[in-house]
Amino acid sequence: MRADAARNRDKIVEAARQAFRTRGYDAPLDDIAKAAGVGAGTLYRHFPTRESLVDAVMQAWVERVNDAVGKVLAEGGTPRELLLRWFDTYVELISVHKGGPAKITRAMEDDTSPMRTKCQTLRAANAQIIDELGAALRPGVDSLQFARLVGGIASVVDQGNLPAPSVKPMLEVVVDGLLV
Amino acid sequence: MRADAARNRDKIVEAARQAFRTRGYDAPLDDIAKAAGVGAGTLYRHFPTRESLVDAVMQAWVERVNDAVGKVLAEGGTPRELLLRWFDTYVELISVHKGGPAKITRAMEDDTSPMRTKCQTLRAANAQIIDELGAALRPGVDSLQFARLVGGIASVVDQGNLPAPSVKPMLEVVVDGLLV
DNA sequence: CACGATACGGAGACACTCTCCGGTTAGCAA
DNA sequence: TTGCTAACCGGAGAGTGTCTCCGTATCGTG
Repeated sequence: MRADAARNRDKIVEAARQAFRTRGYDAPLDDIAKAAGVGAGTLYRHFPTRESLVDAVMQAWVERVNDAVGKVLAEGGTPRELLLRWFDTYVELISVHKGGPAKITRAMEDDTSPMRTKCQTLRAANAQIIDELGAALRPGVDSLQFARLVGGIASVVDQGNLPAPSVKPMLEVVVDGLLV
Repeated sequence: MRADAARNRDKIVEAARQAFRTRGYDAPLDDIAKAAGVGAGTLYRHFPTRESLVDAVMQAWVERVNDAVGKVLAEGGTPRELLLRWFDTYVELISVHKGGPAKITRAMEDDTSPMRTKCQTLRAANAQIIDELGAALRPGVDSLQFARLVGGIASVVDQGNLPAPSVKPMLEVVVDGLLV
C-alpha cells in the first residue's frame, strides 16, 4: 500500500472513531469522509461496508477485551461475584458506541461478518469465564448463549436510553439463572 | 371523517400489515402508499410517523394479548411452567413483524410513543402474571423488567435470524433467575 | 527525471423520507 | 337537484444518505 493511502486510511478510521462515539454507528459515511478530508470514493475503497469500518475502528478493542477478562479472572471471588463482574464489563465493552450492542451481538451470529475476528475475541473471553466457573454453571451453557443473553440486555438498555443502574438488576437475574 | 378518507385509511393499514409482515418494519412508506393505491401525502396525513402506522396495524393485537394471558393463567401448572409458557407466548406476540421485538421493547420505555396504549396492554398482562406468581418471584421484579429481559432475548433472536428452538434455553435461564 | 501503476475524489444516480399546494370530491343546505 | 365549501387527495420535488464511475493526481521505482 502506498504511503498516502495508508495516511488516508488512518485519517478515516480516526474520523469514524469520533463520529461513532458522538453520533452512533449510523453516522453518515459521507460526513465521515468529509471529516477525514478525503472523498467518499476513497472511504468506500478502503472500507466497502460500514461494518468493515467499524471493525477497523475496533482495532485496539481486542487487547481491551483480553485485558478485561484477565482482570476479572484475577480478582476471583465467588462464582456469582465473578460472573456479575464479567457481565458488567461485557456490557461496557460492547456499549462503547450507540448501536454497538445490537451490531456486535448480531455479528456474533454471522461468520461472514467483517467483525468476526473481533467477535472471536469476545467468544474466547466468554469461554475463559465458562472454563473457570465449570460445574457452577447450569449444563448446556456456551459462549454464544452468554453473548445472546447479555447482548440482549445491553441492546435494550442502549436503544431505550436507560440509565446505567438499570443494567445490574437484570444481569443479576441472568447470573442467578445461569448458576446452579 | 369523510367516507373516502376512512376507506383510504383502511387500505393503508392493510397494505402496511402486508408490507410489515413480508419486509419488516423498515418497509418504505412510499411503497406502502403505492400498494394501498393512495398518494404519499395521503399516507402521511393519516399517519404522521411510521410508529403511528405500526400502532394502527396492531389494532387487533390488544385482544390477542388479553386472550393469550388469560389462557396462560387458566392452564395453571407450577410457577416455572406458567412463567415459561407466558414468556414463550410473549416472544411470539412481539415477533409478528421483523424488527417488532426491538421496536415494541423500546416503545415500552417511551411514554410519548404512539404505541403506548398497546404497550400498556403488555404491561398489564405482565402484571397479571406477576400477581399470580407472587412470592415465587424474586423481590423487586416488575412488569417493565419482564419486558426488558424477554424483549432483549426476542430482539437478539429476531435480528440474528436465529431458529425458533434457540429461544427456549434462554427463556429457561431468565425464568430460573426470576423465581426463588 | 520520467513513467505508469496505484490511489484519489466528487458529481451524480439511486433509494427513501416527507412536505406543499393546486386539484378533486363528499356531503350538506337551500 | 344543484351549488358550494370544507375536507381530502396526490405526486413532484426538496432533502438526506448511499455508493459508483471515471477523469485526474501522485507515489515510488528504474
